[in-house]
Amino acid sequence: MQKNNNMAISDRKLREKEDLKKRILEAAKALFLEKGFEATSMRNIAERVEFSPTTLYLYYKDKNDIVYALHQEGFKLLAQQFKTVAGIEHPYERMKTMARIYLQFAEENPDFYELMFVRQGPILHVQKHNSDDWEEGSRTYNVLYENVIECQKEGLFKNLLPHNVSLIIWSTLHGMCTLHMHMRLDCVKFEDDYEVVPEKSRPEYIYESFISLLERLK
Amino acid sequence: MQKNNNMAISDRKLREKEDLKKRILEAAKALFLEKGFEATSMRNIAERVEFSPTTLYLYYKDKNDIVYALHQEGFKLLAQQFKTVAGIEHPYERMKTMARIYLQFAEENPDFYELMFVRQGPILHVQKHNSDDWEEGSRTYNVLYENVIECQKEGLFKNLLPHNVSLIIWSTLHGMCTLHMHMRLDCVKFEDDYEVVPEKSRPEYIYESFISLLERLK
DNA sequence: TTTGAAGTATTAACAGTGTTAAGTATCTTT
DNA sequence: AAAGATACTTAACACTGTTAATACTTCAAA
Repeated sequence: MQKNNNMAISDRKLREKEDLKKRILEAAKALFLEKGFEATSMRNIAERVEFSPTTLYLYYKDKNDIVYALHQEGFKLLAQQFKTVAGIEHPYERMKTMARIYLQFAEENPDFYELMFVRQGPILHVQKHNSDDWEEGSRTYNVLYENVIECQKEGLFKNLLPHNVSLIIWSTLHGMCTLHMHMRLDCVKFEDDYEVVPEKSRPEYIYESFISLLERLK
Repeated sequence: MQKNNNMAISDRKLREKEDLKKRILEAAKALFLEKGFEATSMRNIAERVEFSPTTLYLYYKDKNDIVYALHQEGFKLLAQQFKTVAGIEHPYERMKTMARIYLQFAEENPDFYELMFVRQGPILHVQKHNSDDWEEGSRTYNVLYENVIECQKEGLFKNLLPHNVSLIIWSTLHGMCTLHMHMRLDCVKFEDDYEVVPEKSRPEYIYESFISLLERLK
């Protein structure tokens, strides 16, 4: 009886601890999406969960620890978006849809994207704790790789190594996303712009360019 | 006589002022290359030129102003590397060499590359002062674009819009550079790695992948 | 029931950041 | 010699991430 009671209580404590840990992450995420990465500080997060700044350090080792957890959230979100493509039977069509989802994700969640694929914070955390295996990234890459393999079974991407194709596709998508996000595309002015197509939005233009690459690789 | 003397003195003063401005930039560059971007502060730079931190603000509006000047230095360096390709007559060979130089530049000067194509500091400076025309980037892009046009005159890159090809090439190179720099490639572990080629270094592997893309676009 | 030990949260502080306002020399001009 | 411009510095503001020391609460054993 006594024991059961104790266990119940310590269970509740554990639950409450987990709960606060989650609330800290939620607060961090909210601030992050409101004001961007650079602008959210430990003190900001602490204020929002109504605890002292130092309390956060009882739940997360340091800021990178929070940043890593957020980066994981980002991957969960991306995986969720990717779920719908499982129904597409032909690997090439699936590839095209995955590309569209990837580009759209970056467009709609630039701060998450930055954390997942650009910032060094999360990757430093990986190197300190997981002995150089970036699970989230590896999983995502392998989804792409498997898809390339399937395409090759259908006779596509002939005479190319699958890792080669995967690297090209990922790099191109990543390059397009980041050049766009970091405003390196809109600030470029063409000397000779007779073929400008102003009715197309930048993301549409990017997607079409990528598709024309894919068609060529095919 | 008096006037000449005065002019000479004020000339010297002006020269000294310009000189200090340059010395500040040199100090910034040195620190930047030694310790990286994140780790160099205004106070660091000031200490190195042996002036008070606030003096820097008499020569540069703010830190972004210095960062923008450094970003320009980076472009000068890249342009210098590119100079050698002018002698290559065939546009496709020229393109391949340009790609190699671009990748090598990013590999050897990751901090400069970051400033030129990733960080938002310099581009913010552009938006505040130059009404959205990123000269350095525009010039670099147009070099690529002109090269694509020349290739098409030789019958290459058929049925593709030149801006499309340019975007694909730049994005792929940029994506490869940044994924590598930001350690997103080395931390990925393959589930199925029967075709791993360990005797090749990452930069070599990247270059070869890019060339196989180019051959396919051709 | 008291005592001591965990566990949890806080205050104060450190060492740093970019940046500005105010003050101080020095040198030029009237 | 007095007034003014120029060049520079000191002091300060409002932040940042993070740690050490301290308090408060809860709980188990003596």
